[in-house]
Formats: sequence, C-alpha cells, structure tokens
Amino acid sequence: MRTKHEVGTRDRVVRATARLMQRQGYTGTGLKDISREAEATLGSVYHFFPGGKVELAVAAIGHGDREFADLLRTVMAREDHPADAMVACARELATGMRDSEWMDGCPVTTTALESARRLPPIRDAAERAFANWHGIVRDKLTAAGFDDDTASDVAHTVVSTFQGAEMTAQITRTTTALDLAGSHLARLVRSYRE
Amino acid sequence: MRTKHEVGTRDRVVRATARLMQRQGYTGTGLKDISREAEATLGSVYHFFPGGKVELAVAAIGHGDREFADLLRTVMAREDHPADAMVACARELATGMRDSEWMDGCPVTTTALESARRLPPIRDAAERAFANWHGIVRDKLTAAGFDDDTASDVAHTVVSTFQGAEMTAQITRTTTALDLAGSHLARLVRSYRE
DNA sequence: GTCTATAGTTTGATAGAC
DNA sequence: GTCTATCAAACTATAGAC
Repeated sequence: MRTKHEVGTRDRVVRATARLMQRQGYTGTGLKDISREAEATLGSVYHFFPGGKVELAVAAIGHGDREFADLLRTVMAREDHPADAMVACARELATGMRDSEWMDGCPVTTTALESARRLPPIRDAAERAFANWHGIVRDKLTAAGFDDDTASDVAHTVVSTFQGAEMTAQITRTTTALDLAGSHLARLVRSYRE
Repeated sequence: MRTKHEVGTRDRVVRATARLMQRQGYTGTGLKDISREAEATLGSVYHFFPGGKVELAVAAIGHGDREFADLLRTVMAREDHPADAMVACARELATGMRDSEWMDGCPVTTTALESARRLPPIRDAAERAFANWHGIVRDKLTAAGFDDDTASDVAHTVVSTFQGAEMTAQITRTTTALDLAGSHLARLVRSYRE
C-alpha cells in the first residue's frame, strides 16, 4: 500500500532528475545518469515517464518549483515584516548554495534557460514556477498593507533579484551577491513604508 | 592584409558560438551547428580553436562579456544621473529581448550555468565577466558621489537584478520584469541620495 | 514494475589531402 | 587555412523477457 511518506521509484526519479539538471542542465543530463542516480533501471524510468526526457524535465521543474515555493512560504510565515523576510530568504538561499559547494543553483532556470526556445512544455513549466513564486511574495506584501499594484510590482523584482543573485553567487562562489540582494530588497520594501 | 574592420573566420566562429550557446546552452550546441552557422568548415574551427569546445565556449563568453560591458558603458556615459542609467539600461535589455522574440538571453549565464561545475575554464571566464560588469556600474556610482563601499555593494545588486530580470523576461516572454527592475533599481539608487 | 539488450543517431575530435 | 571522411563514444528511445 502506498502511504504518503513512502518514497517510490517515481519520486526517486523525479528528485534525481531535478538534482542532476540543476547542476548540468537539460542537454547535459543523460537518461542513463538519471537512472543510475535514482537507482532505477532505464525501463522503470520510461515506465513512469513515457514522454521521455521532456516529460522528466517538466516533472523536475515542478519539483524545483514546489521546493522554492515551500522555502518562500516558510520564511514569509515566520518573519513578521516583509523586509525581514527578504533578508531571511536570502540567507536561506546563501546557506544552501554554500553547503552544496556552489553546485546546486536553481533547478528551474538552469534547466529552462537552454531549452525554453525549442521545447515549449519546459518553458511553460518554468513560467508556472515564476508565477507561483511571484504570487507568494505578492500576498505577503499585500498582507503587510501594500496596495495591490505596488505589491505585485515589488514581488516581480524580488523574484528576479533572488534568481539573479543565486546565479551570481554560484558563478563567483561567494554569498556576497545573495547577502546584498537580501539587504537591498529589504531597503526597497521599507522605502514604501507608510 | 588584416584590417581592423575585416571579419575573419575566427571572428565569425566566435560570434556563431556565442549566438548559439546563448540560445541552446553549452551542451546543446554542437560543433557542427557552429561550423554551419559560422559558414566555416569543421577543420577551420579546430584550426583556430585547437582546445575544442571548451576553448570555444570561453571565447564566446568573452565576447558576451564585452558586448554587455559596451552596452553598460554607453548607457552610463549617456545618462547623467545613475538612477536614470538604471532605467535606460533596463530598457535597452528589454528591447533586445523583445526584438529577438525572447530567444537571446545572456550568453554568459546560459553557457556557464550548466557547465560551471565540471569545466573550470568556463566558470572562470564567467566570473571575469561578472567582475567586469560590476566594476563599470561601481565606477559610475562613485563618480556620482557614492562612497566606495556603498557603490560596490549597490553595483553587485544592480548586476544580479539585471541578470535575473533578463532571465525572467525570457521565460515569461514579457518585458515586465526588466521594466520593473529598472525602476526599482533607480529607486534603490535614489534612496542613497545625499 | 523491473530488467537487459540494442537499434539508430549524433556527438566531439582527429587524420590527411589540398 | 580549408576541406572531407571517419572514428569511438554517447545519446534517446524501444523491444520484449520476466
């Protein structure tokens, strides 16, 4: 019987795909890499994902989407003021980057950037992720008293800046870009203060 | 005789590599794609780049580095106040993205993200590009009266945010993220006003 | 659901004539 | 410097036994 906590083959495959694609991209990740990393045979991979590599990438992006959304929601719920949430969120991202020794960037963008043009399902999945994250940040800002338009606008820049800073941190192998992104986003949020 | 304005085979190959990798990434771009796009034979490609694909990618990243650096320098020189430069710069990036129908993102990041971990020369080239861009923005801010530390800090966030917003614009196929990045960075710069 | 074997392409790179 | 031909390896995907 399947319980909620059992990690089946399908889940292992999705996680392995997300982990590998966030480090090597879409084209750079082979199905044999995935089946090895997931400890599943190639037959099992195709059993769960008959659509092949594209279907796997879409599932991996969905996984990365939920992962970052969970982080965002947790931090937004924990921190009272949205400006504090910006700093805390940047710190979480910085810790993750450093702990992985600058290997684990954003699984969504690393996978989507190189394939968005030729593989529409992948681009669509990435677009859904961005919209999801944007909504979480926007809701926190409106809950803090921002008017709807300002909250939506600032949320867009928050998402863009976190993405860019994570990328910069990965390339430069320092948390500098993320630390500064957190404090500057906090400053931006505070600049709208009553 | 080689004049400054002649575009030789080597240049065509570098440009073709940059153009293709900014759309398809490092692994997604084949040497045959490059030789076809550059209208050069495979023999010519290896004649100029005996180091193969890695050497090609490093040259392509250097090309993308100079391209964005030129754009930054032009805008910084044209606009008097750095806040105006942020808006103008975002607008230039937005125009380029829209004109290419959301295909041409940043050649540096698209190439480097998926390969930085396993190919150090590529990561190093990308790191040099980030440092170069950072220096240009920082110098504009110090010239405008910012103290050295603040200028350097803000310049980091400017580069991160432009990168992230360009990526977001590419995925969402709207200039929204870039437009907002420009105006929010201008707001950030102005918040340090005397 | 899991496994092995393999088909059919494409890849990065090299050799050698011109 | 340019070109063609080709290698060995890797790739995505499928077939079919269990």
